[in-house]
Amino acid sequence: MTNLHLIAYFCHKIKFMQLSDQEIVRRESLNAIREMGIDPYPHEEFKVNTYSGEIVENFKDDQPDAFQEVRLAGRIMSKRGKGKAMFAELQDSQGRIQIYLRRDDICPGEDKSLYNELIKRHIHLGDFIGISGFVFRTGVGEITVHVKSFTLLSKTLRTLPVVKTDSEGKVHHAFTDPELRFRMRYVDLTVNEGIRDIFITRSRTITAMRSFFDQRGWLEVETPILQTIHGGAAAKPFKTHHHTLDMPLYLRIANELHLKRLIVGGFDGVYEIGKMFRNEGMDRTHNPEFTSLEIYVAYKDYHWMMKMTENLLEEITRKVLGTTEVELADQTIDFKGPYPRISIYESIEKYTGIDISKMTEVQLRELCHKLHIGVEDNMGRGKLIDEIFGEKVEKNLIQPTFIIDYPIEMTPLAKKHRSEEGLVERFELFVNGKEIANAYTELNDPIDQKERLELQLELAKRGDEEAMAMDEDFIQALEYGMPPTSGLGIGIDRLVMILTGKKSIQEVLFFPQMRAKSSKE
RNA sequence: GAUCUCGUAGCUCAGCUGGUAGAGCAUCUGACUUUUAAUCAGAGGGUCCCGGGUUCGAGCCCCGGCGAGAUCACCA
Repeated sequence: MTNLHLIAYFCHKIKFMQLSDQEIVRRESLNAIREMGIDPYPHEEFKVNTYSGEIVENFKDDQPDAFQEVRLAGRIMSKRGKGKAMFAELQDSQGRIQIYLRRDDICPGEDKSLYNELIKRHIHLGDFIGISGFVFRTGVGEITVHVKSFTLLSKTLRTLPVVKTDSEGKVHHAFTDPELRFRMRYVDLTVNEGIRDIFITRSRTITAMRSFFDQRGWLEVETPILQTIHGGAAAKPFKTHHHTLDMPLYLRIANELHLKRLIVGGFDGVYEIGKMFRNEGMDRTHNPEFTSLEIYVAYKDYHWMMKMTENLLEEITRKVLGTTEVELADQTIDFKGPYPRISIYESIEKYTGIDISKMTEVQLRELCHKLHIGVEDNMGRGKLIDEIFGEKVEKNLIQPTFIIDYPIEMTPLAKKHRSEEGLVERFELFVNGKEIANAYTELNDPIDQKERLELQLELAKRGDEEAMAMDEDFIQALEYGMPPTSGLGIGIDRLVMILTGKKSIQEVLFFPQMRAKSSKE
């Protein structure tokens, strides 16, 4: 074929593939690079000996010798050509550093094609390169790597958004479309500053949590995600089907009942950090799959668990943020314990002036109408109290606050209060107006447990879709005997939202749930 | 699930009572060996989310759909 034929064929092909002009340019460069005898996707290891952040942090003008032979790898994020020399920015896992490429240093001989052709023409923003050279400071004060040798490590075929930051730190042309950011998180992570840090904070939070528990001798465990009975919480499950067994299975909405079975089996403390799945609405605090921590410790009660929770959060914030104080947009939250403990009745009285502790279901329903709180007929006493709490109290709980001693109706897995009739030993921890933890003195009386779950079946009959299911095997486990135990659950995503100051759960999930791609893609 | 707002070049966005689409960055060509939102001169690039309708004519108006965000409902 002649060149013309090749071009015609190529044009036809790219039209068919609907490539943008910039994608065509990159594919042409890819071919040109191969024709130069350079592999655009080389196999061999490229050894680095430092990172951008280390150089920027440690370079001293009076001791340039320490950085005479640096080797770095990363993406080209900007190019400022100046004819026979060029400034560019290299981005690696630690950040960005300016590099300086001078034609006659990179091509000392007669053949200048490596600079003129490869670097000037065929290296594009986003390409992965490896460099070696020495560090210096330019006339305008920028710490820069003067490149002596240059290796293409991987060619990119698509154009990254170009985000620029000016001398005042103002960001221009940020990649902001949330749909594109979340569908193409790899691009978001590459071009938007600070996204990596959210996930580093997330990872460190989980690490801190794990080491806190491990130090105390509690065992990290894994329990089934595919369950035959979706127990342990009030929520709609995802349903699936196992072909070989020909039976329905549910993705777990909670792992509580399995973890308690392990306490029955003799472990003193077990915990699991993992995904839960709830087939419910999505908004900026709910994703269909989310991560929870659940921990159960034998021979403890919820008073002990409150202290443990304070210690845990204090340690996490110290390790992850270096302080117990978290700066949010409009306030500072201090995780240093102890946190106030207020009963749910007291909290409602505090914010409404009304004592509801002795009210009947009928009286509570009337009160809800008076307070303009929407209620439904199938709501029981506990649910009504929860509605009032959610409407009038929750948003006021900014600093970490334990709300304790909930009405029995809504909490079928918690032990009855040791002294207060009609209540259970439960606490929830509220921070910045949101619940982030939930804990009980666990119900270990099998007969009481069975009655409480039967009550849930009654609620289900009344039309409560989310009433808890009966789990006979769990009851049987309790009949074999469970030691007094306290359990705690923490919503990891929401905790990370607070620690990173993010208002949307999508921001703290690498890949938040999205609908199937739009035709835009 | 409901309501509101949005969807235009690779990215961020303009687009007039409805008259066959623009800017900045990016890309391409050229100049420039310490620049930095590099600069200067020129050029190319579009399924205006999809499908109907109204109209001589639709990016714009109407209907339906898809996707996203916000608010509400449900929930953690």
